[in-house]
Amino acid sequence: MSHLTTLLITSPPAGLLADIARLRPEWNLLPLGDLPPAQVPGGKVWGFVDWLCPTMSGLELCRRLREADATRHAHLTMVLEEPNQEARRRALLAGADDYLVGPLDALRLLERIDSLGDKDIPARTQLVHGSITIDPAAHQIRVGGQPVPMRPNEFRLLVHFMEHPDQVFSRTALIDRLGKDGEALDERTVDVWVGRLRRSLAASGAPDPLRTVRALGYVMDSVES
Amino acid sequence: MSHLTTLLITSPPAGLLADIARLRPEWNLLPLGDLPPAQVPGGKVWGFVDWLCPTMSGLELCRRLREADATRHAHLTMVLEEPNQEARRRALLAGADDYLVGPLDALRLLERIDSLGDKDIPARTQLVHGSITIDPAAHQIRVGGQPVPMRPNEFRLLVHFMEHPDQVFSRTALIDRLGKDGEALDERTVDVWVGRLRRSLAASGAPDPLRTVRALGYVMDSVES
DNA sequence: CTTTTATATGACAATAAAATGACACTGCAA
DNA sequence: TTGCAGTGTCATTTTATTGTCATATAAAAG
Repeated sequence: MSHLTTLLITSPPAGLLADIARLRPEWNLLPLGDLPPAQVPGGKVWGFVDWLCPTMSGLELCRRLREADATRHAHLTMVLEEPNQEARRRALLAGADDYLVGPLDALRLLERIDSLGDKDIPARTQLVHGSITIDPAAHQIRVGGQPVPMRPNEFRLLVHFMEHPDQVFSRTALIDRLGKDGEALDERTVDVWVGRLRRSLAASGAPDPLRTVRALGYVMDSVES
Repeated sequence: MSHLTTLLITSPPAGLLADIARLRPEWNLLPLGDLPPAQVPGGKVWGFVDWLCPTMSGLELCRRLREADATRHAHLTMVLEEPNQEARRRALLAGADDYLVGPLDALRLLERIDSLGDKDIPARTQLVHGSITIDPAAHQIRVGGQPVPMRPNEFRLLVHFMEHPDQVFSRTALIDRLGKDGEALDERTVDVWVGRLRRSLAASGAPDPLRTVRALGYVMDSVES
């Protein structure tokens, strides 16, 4: 297991990177342009995204970071210019875990990381898979931030797969976990569940997140094939 | 259920309490001497404890706050004078939940509370949802600026949803929050509340702001679908 | 290439849940 | 007192969801 820590910062003010490098010489600092970095070393990744980035909004960059493999699991903090609940809400919807009010300086930034790093509790738990996010509180699936209508069963099925990526589930296992207790369902019913879920997601332009494993069941791959 | 928020602060610098009171007029602000307050109103309690307090160390005060019934469940933040890993460790051992580096100002303090407290705190946004706005002072709903007549119950229901966007409420939760205390209401009654609210809004040309979550309850989505 | 096996999909009936309408009861004001 | 606006309940209607089956399509096996 790697203890490497990587910090991504959009348009860092002069001196900020130097200050951080002095205080945490072992960290890996990456200025963040308008594109998610293709490669990030393993280990913990912290992203600080300005509300306004050079060529796109911070919200948009947040979404892209969430979609990129390298930064999908980063802890993203949106740096607002003023305290504003509405902006904060939108940041969270775009996939940020947290926010703070700029301007940043090295001490405040590290302080925030320290205070979060300990507990490792994101401000809002969201399940993310590529462009698909689940907001459990709102009981809502979003694709690229856009809400997607879902039937109850499809919702539960998707949540289940997103909670267990890279694990194949047989039809009987899925019936056990998602079906009503004590009700015997036909195995083929699961095919229909999956079909309906796929159709709902496709209608919103999401790529099919499920892979059929012939003679076994279904999986959600965490890495695109 | 109470939404009351109480803030305890040791030796607040001049102007800090006033600034906070301006930004969050509904909060209950208590300067904190060397003893835990005997009585604190119900609801969420946030404590900010200086590293050095007038007659004892902040660590000691932290411990006492943790022992007192009124403040046992408060979220305590230790305010350090400089970033110092050792001090931080001792603060956490003394019962602090968190720390930050002083000097405090109102914005940083509120920012920290917002980032931690999250869901329990009613959003301080202007209550706006699309064309629907609430003028709390006038106790008036407007759609596109035009006043909309509302029955008392509908008004409270709409305010509640607008204060908690993107959160699903079950029928029982709504009855708990909006029904008269101690009165047992049928779950289906909530359907009627929602139906009446929808009808009133529709009569004014507002799009339906509520989404029915089958088998769960109702939400107000902040993002149009 | 044909056969066999497995999965995807469309249609439909049964069911579950929510929306609606009607009505009775309350409290308040004229 | 009557009249009326506001509510809660319940019966009914409307709508949405879901399981099954028949059929089409795709993948492996022979």
